[in-house]
Amino acid sequence: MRNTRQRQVVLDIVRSTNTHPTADWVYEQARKVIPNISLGTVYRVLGRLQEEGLVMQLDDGSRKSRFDGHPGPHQHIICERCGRIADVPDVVDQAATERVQQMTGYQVSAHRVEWFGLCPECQQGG
Amino acid sequence: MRNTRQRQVVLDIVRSTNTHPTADWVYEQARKVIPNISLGTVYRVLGRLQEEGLVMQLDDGSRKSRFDGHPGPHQHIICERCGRIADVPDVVDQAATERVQQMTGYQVSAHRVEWFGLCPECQQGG
DNA sequence: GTGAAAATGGGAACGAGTATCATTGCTGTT
DNA sequence: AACAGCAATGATACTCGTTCCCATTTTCAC
Ligand SMILES: [Mn+2]
Ligand SMILES: [Mn+2]
Ligand SMILES: [Zn+2]
Ligand SMILES: [Zn+2]
Repeated sequence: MRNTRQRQVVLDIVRSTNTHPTADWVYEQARKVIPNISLGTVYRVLGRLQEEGLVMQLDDGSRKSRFDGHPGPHQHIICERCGRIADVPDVVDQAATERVQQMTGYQVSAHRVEWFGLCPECQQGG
Repeated sequence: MRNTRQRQVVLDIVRSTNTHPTADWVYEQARKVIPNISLGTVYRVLGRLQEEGLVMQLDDGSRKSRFDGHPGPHQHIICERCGRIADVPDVVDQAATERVQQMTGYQVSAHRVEWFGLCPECQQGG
């Protein structure tokens, strides 16, 4: 794994925000620093960062992936109106995991929780 | 909402299995009954059934949606090798929901849990 | 039956993401 | 510092699940 300028810029960007941005947003930001960086490179770098565990990839219910430069055991709540994503602590404990394992026979390696609702801002505007 | 042959066939198919099939699989099954049914119609009907709450739409991590003709409060565990999806009871309770609501300020309307792991069959084959 | 509105079929279009490949530029070695 | 090897990049073509379009068909309230 080589330490390229592109890799460093993408990592910095995805770590600089807590908005869980799309690949396209990361791309737009990256172009401000490296104007001719390609979208393919952004996807390639984000994919590699995810494999290395430096980035989480989220699904907000739309077709676009969203990325989180602050990995670690936490979950997400997504506003159904504006798409805003906030962090939420994990509510699934070891006992629940073992229960699921017992019941299904699956060997559980991970879980993911998404909450949906209205963010405070969107609750205001009828 | 009109009760068309296409709608009835798609609903029957998606209710006839517990494999959480893809739109394409539903389409192939439907063609056995209505040979010239179009894929667009299958998508349209599935989308409408979901709006009506008769069908759940799942995300298995791949690019394809999967559909569940047995909606209601339950969750899913997905095999990371073969993609098989099994049902799992919900481990998230009212207390957890209220805690999340308090902490984030979001008004929670739904949640989704996906477990990942190896199904019993895939644990066998090295 | 008749008419208005909704649904369909077929095919084109869309778009997020992936693949390809010639070129570039890290990095370890001399 | 030059070099060699090879991983990473930029540009662009491609994939394919899903959505859109519209002329035609079908449903259903009357
Ligand atoms: Mn997060
Ligand atoms: Mn299910
Ligand atoms: Zn919002
Ligand atoms: Zn399996």
